[in-house]
Amino acid sequence: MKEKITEQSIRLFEKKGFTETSIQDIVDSLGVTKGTYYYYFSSKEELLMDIHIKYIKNLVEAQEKILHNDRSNCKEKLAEMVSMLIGNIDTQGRSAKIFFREMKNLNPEHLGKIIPFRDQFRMNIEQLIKEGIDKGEFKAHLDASIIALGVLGVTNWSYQWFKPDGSKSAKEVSDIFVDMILNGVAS
Amino acid sequence: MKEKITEQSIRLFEKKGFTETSIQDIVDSLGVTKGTYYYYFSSKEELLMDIHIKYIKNLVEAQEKILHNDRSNCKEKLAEMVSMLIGNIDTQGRSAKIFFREMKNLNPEHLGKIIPFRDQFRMNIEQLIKEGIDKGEFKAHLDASIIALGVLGVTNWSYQWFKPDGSKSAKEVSDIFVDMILNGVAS
Amino acid sequence: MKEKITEQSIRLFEKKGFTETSIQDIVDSLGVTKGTYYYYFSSKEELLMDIHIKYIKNLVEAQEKILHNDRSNCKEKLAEMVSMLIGNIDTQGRSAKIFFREMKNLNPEHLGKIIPFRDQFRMNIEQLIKEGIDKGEFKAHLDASIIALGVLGVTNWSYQWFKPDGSKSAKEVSDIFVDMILNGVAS
Amino acid sequence: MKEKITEQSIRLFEKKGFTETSIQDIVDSLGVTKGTYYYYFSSKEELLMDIHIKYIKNLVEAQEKILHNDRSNCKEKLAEMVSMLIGNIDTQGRSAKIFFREMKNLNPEHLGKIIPFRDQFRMNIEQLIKEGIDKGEFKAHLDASIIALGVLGVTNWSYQWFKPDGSKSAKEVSDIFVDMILNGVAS
DNA sequence: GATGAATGAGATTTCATTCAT
DNA sequence: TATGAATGAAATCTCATTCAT
Repeated sequence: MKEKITEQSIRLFEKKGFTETSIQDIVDSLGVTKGTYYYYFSSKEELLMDIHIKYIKNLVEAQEKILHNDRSNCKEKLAEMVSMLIGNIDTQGRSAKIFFREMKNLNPEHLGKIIPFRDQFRMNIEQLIKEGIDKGEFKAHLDASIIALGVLGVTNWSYQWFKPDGSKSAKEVSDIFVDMILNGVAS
Repeated sequence: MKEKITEQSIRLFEKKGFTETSIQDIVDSLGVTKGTYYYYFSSKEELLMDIHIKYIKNLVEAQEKILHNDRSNCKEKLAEMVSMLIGNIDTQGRSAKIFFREMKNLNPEHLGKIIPFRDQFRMNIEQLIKEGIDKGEFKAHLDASIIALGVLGVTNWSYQWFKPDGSKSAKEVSDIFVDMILNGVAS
Repeated sequence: MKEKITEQSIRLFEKKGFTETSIQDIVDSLGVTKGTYYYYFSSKEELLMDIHIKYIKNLVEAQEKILHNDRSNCKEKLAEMVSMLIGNIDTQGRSAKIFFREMKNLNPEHLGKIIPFRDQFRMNIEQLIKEGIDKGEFKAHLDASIIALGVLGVTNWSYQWFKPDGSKSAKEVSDIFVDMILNGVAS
Repeated sequence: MKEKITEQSIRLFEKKGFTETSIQDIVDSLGVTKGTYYYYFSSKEELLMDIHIKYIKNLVEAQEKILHNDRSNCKEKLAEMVSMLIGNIDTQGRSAKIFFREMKNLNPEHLGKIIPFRDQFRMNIEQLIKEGIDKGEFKAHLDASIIALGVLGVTNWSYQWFKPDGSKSAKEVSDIFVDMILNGVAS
């Protein structure tokens, strides 16, 4: 039941937003009562926190799996990361939207548990870029921290528009983005 | 007074979010009463709509000024656009955050008036890229529509982290991004 | 309206208890809506606080009027005080019951504003007894602080049983108590 | 287990109040579940009733033991009664507070089983005073019923302030009160 | 004896909005 | 133009109680 509530909430939060979705909405859509909700969660925010934690932990985990693959060089790792993030939209798109959009609804204490993971994710990209520079795969003059934010912009923004059933597949989109990031658009 | 209400609301909406800011909060912070608010606005959403419209119209306008400058080539225009968007954060950062974050609070009718401008902005970038391809400034094989979304990702995402008083200036950041978009990071 | 809400609440709190009386009960009995209540009070506790403050301030004031009457000696002042407290039940009985019974529902911050007055009231009695001892009106060996608590017991307890329209008047009851306190029951 | 639930409830009811203590609080503090509670008690009020009944029966019993002691005269019996009531706070203070404070939470049916005992207790004091008057131990003109209520005031009120580990022992306090009641404070 | 999931009624509180003045 | 009293709908959360296991 807890699982069911979480899944349904993800669907509703993504569609209507966290603040605009009431506990009543959630339980009505499951055919249970508010009491049931509060049997499993002590507040509305706790549920939001659960969704956040699960999402970001998954993401960091997937990222670190890519980073620790010794057979890939830095370029390939960057490509895999972009690909993973875009591909993720299929399965985790809803959670991702909630993650980016509703984080402000967490109180400082809850936020404090999320932000380190988010920062870790960004720092991992930054680190990869620095490593690529050292190994001569990336240009020497790059500002790794800003570039990392640029890469994150490209991928995170796709959660706003990418539709898994649209005209382009996740693979096609991530190939285009990887090419842009690595080689640029100028001829 | 209408101007003052709008300005103050932008500040509050950005800090606390639209749903979390009450009309009471707004009027209290101005030392007036709710009656005053409803004399100038017919609803809470109308105010949000005003903010959206003003922001996106400004943006499209600034964009078209760049596009119609005959002395720049496509690369330069793209660079100017990125620069304009990042630079905008100084003066319009609050409105921008509200624009991206609170659009979901508009009802379909209101949304219908915003989306065409937003699409126009995106299509203008797409068009610029197509033009650059035709003129040989950009690579021939590019998918203009996806690339446009990539560029938008890089710039729009910066509203999440860019601080005008941080260690990098708007000019420095946009130079880095323009270089990344045009030339890529691979050596 | 604020006055009406307060008066009606005193009636209901006394009859059913603070926790058992809902805001709904209060506004229903006045034919208004909950919104109206929250226009005048920011919480349920604020109303309880209002009742407490008004009651205890009134009481201390009445007490100090008695104490500062130079024409009475200590015995007379003690008698007047007992009489005032019992007599008070006619007009303030409801508030008094609420004061003694519902104080635990105030949070520490609110309590902090009440307790000094309550202590002041007790200390004033204690002081009067000490003065009476010094002046030879009361026995020399008395423990003024315990005696003060005894006097308070006799009077405050009467709020539990005294009925203004019962077989004994307030004057008769207070005369009996004053006689008991001053002269005892032993022959 | 029933015993454990009762004891723990007494502790919680005294600290937080009956209405403010949930069944959940009770069972949590015992490490059991609500089902367990409802196996032993059919409702929340039944538990409160149990506490009331046990307390008042004990009290009347102790009182009647004093009354039936043929070796004491009325003055001594009155003194013993005051002493018993104050001394009781050590062991029964919690139950006493609950008895006086939470009686209003009993429904009429339950109340009907408590009030006769409470009245019996008061009538026993009244009776003792009448007897004392008849035997010439107490003043002839006394109003026995009001005096009984005065004595009850002195003793019952002490539940509000007496601390077994404070600067005065139960014996000292009751000696002072007995002296006040029998001989008065006037010199 | 005991568990724990579920209920349903009700509590406090918030807030956009209206309207007579 | 502006006020401020009032509304009413909805939100989050609590909790005594039930019941199948």
